[in-house]
Amino acid sequence: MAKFKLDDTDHKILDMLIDNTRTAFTDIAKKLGISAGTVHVRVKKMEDAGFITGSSLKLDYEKLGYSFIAYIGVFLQKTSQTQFVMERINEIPFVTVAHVTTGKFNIFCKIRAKDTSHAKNIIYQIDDIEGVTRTETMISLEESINDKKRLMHSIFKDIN
Amino acid sequence: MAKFKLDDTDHKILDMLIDNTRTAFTDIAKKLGISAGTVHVRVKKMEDAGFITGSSLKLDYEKLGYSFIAYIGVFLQKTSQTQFVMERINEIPFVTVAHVTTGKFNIFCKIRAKDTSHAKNIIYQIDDIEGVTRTETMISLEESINDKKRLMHSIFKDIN
DNA sequence: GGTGAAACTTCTAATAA
DNA sequence: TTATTAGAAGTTTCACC
Repeated sequence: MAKFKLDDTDHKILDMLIDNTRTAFTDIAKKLGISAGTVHVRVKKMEDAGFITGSSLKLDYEKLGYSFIAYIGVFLQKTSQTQFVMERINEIPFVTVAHVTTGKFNIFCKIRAKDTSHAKNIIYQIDDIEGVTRTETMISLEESINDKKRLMHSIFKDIN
Repeated sequence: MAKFKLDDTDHKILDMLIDNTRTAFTDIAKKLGISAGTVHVRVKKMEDAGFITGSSLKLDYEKLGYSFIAYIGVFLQKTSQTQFVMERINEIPFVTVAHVTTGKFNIFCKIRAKDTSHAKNIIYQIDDIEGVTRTETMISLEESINDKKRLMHSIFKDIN
């Protein structure tokens, strides 16, 4: 696949779809002063290039009662156990992301839980994995997200 | 708004839309053996209840050349500066999430950058904020994401 | 590259069960 | 709560710039 460069029109299309993937191509076309067919072709090109990999819903987990977020730093006996432990961690429900990291911790993960007691349960499951010597928990008191739109803007400004 | 409980059909609809928000309601209807109108009504109800808050694209940032992920722990002179520093951090491009946390760090954030030199630049911007005494960087060598679908399944199993 | 229009598919809301 | 229906709206293709 040839290296494919996004232009300003692609960027504007992305901008609208990032906010709402169901934005009608006809609406996008109207706003950008191009035809709906063109929007369709450009979106398809971005999909084919693997740049857009799909779409997903934004869900309100707090409304479902899962408002507890924590980060868990994991220490291992030996670094050679990293892959094994990563696999075990990824099997634990409510772990949302896991990273192998440099620095203080060997592995670092994020969990989303109902409350402290639910979180405790998840942390114990991590502690119980063979090779884990101990964990360190950082509870999130407040989360602020710089949304995708802003990141895309930064990237786009950076590229051009 | 009355407390609204998702049933198994809602769950299956979510499941398909989480994978692809543009899945045709007629396809969902066919698969679940209900009518497209019903799918429409249920999705609308979940939106009205605030449970579905929107939709967004999945983008491949690595393809754009932004494959460097790191977590930055931030130490402050005084905890009373937390809000001020959080606001400054949120103004820095390429910071994707920031948390006020208990434990070792006062603030904890995630950045996405092109490479180490780009990351260094971002970290220096954080270091430069008034009130920040020092930062600690953990570079992600490998990321593994437990996708939304799995989290939803865990939540759904947990609720019912 | 892009357009515009035709052909096709999907959405949506009202009605009825 | 669900099904049916039909008009409105959106998507996709294609011949032609």
